[in-house]
Parts: sequence; C-alpha cells; structure tokens
Amino acid sequence: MQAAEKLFVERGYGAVTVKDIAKEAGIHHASLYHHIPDGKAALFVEVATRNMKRHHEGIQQAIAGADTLREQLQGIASWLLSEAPVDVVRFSKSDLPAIAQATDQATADKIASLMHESTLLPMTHVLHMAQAKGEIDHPHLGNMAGAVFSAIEGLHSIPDQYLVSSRQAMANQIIDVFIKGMQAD
Amino acid sequence: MQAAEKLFVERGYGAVTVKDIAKEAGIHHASLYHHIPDGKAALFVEVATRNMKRHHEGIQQAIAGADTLREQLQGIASWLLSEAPVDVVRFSKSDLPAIAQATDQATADKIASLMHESTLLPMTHVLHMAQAKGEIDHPHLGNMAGAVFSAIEGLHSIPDQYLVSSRQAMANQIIDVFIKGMQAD
DNA sequence: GTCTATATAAAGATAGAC
DNA sequence: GTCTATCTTTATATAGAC
Repeated sequence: MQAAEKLFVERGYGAVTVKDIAKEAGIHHASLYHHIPDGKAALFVEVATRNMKRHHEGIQQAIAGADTLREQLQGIASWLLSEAPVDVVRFSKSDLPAIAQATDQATADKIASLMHESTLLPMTHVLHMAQAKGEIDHPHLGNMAGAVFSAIEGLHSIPDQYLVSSRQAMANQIIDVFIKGMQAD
Repeated sequence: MQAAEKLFVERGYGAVTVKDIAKEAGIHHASLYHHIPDGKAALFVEVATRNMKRHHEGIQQAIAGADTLREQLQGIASWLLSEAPVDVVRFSKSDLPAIAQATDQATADKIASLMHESTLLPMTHVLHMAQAKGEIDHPHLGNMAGAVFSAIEGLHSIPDQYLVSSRQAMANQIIDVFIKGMQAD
C-alpha cells in the first residue's frame, strides 16, 4: 500500500495530502489511518527510508553489474531514470524542515544521512575505484560524484514532449563528457 | 513586499502558506490581500515571473562580462549560487501542476516557457558561441547546457556545515571538467 | 480493513473598523 | 495600508458501524 512512495517522492511532503495517497491507493482516506496510525509525517519518514534503501540497493547492483567506470555510471543512470526523481534540493530545503517540525530534528537528520549514504557515497566510491584502476585522475571526486548525480537527475525535469533523444542517451552523453573531463592530460 | 519571492522560490508553492509570507513581510496575513487581491496562486505566478526575468538579466550580464567560455560559465555559476535555488524538478513536478489546477494550464505553460528561455537558452547560447570560436566541439550542446545547470544548482543542496571548499570553487571544478570533456580529441 | 460520520485545526479569503 | 473578526474550504485525524 506504500504507493504513497510514488506521490511523496515525486511531489514532496507538503504538496501531497493524505487524500491524494488514499485516492492513489484506491481507498477512502479514513481507511489509510488503519495502516498509518502515527499519521502523515511518520508515513513520510517510513516511505523516505524505504525509498533511500531501494536506491542504495539499485545503485549497488548497477555498480556490481559492470566493469568499466562508463558502464557503471550508465547503469546507475539507468536506475535513477527508471525511478521517480531524487530531488535533493527540495528534500533539504522543504521536506526535511517540515518533517523536523512535525516530528523532531533528529528524525530529519537521520533521513538526510541515509540519503547521503544511499546515493552520493556509492557514486563517490565508484569514482575512487576507477581512479585506482587508472581510468580517471581527478582531485575532487566527491564533488564530481555530486555533479554527475545532479546532472542525471536533472533529466527528469524535461517533459516527454520535448525529448529529442531518450533520457538514457542524454545521460550517456553527459557521462562521456565527465569521464573525458576527469582524465589526466 | 515581494519577499514572497524568497519563500516561494526556496520552498515551493505548496510548502509556503500565505501566513508565512505575511510573517516574513512583517504584517498580518489579512493585510497581504490588499496587495494580492487575486490570491496566492496569482502571487506565485507574479513572483515566479519576476524571478525568471531577474535570472535572465543576471545570466546575460554574467555572459557579457566575460570573454572565454570558462569565465562566462563561472560568472553564471556565481550568479546562480548567489540566488535561491532554481529547482526545475520541483517546479515541473509539483509547483506548476498546482498552479495549473488553481488557475489554468496556459498560465502554467507560460511560466514553464519563461523558465526555459531565461535559464537554459542563454546557457546553450554560450556553448554555441564558444563552439563557433573553437573553444569546444560537441554535438549535444543543449544537453550539456542542462547538465551544467543542474550540476551547479545541485551545489545548493549541500548544507554549509558539510562544505569543505566554497560552492563557487566546486562550481569552477565542475566547469573545468565539462569544458575539457567537451573539447575535441 | 474499509466505510460513514464527525471532530479539530489550519489555510485561503473577505468585511469592515481604524 | 493594516488591523480584528469572521467565513469557507481543505486537511489531518478519530470514532464507531459493518
């Protein structure tokens, strides 16, 4: 019944009502409270946690299923583009402050940490492994991991009708530019 | 009185209440309706339009104030990092649908177009100019413009306490990688 | 587990005094 | 132009029947 995940992740905490969720699930909104006795904020926390763990899993599998940096990043892009956008800006500036107020700061901090561990750390790890193998040579891999991540996620914002090629093809172009730009002269 | 801009742009339409705006402006929320007789949605439209026009102006000036592609992109980054985040994902997936429902689809479409013209088109133009001068050589400049934009905007999501170097320094690193990656072999 | 009905609180909005 | 007071609608949440 956690199709709440879709709505929360796509539109954010404040922009989704419990009625929206109930409607998506095909039940009356009062019935939802049987499943979420602790209310909307608790549901968001649960759903955000699930979502981040799924992302961690998906990204890890994408990494494990490829050998070269290019293939690994393409696999991560494939995963990210198959999921609802991970809007880190909205998350840190809008969702988490609201959750911190509805519950407490520690809960919000925990989700923020989980997000970082689930998305940026694996990306950074991939770059470090590639650097150890000599595929790239760059002094700021953490920054580059964030940049690649943001660039790929940004593709979600392009409406379908404006797409000239697939988002995956565009992601691959971006990845190629990053890899080439991160190589030693 | 349009300090509503700050709140709307930072947190999004749904996450900001009229009372929040009134409080930020230091007046009672009922007093706000003297200035916004057409309500919250109309205010958002007005504010979003202003915001996009300011961005267009800021980006154009950053471009005009520099000669090389690197300096122009650094100038654009400096502008973007001095402003509240432009969260295109939240905008397209959350804010605009809400505005379309509160007003009409045409109004939402207009803002979306303005956003594209104000941010991505100037960035793309810069890349095309640089290509004409031989600074870069890449077949998908529109995609690259979006990628640079998203990568820079993503820096907003890093909390101050986690910054090891300034956002501008990180933006410059990203720009260098992009330029090098977009150059011909 | 799901519904109807209802309570409570918050948000958007208006009226009218000053 | 700003306030207090009030209205309406919407949202979160609970109670209790089925």
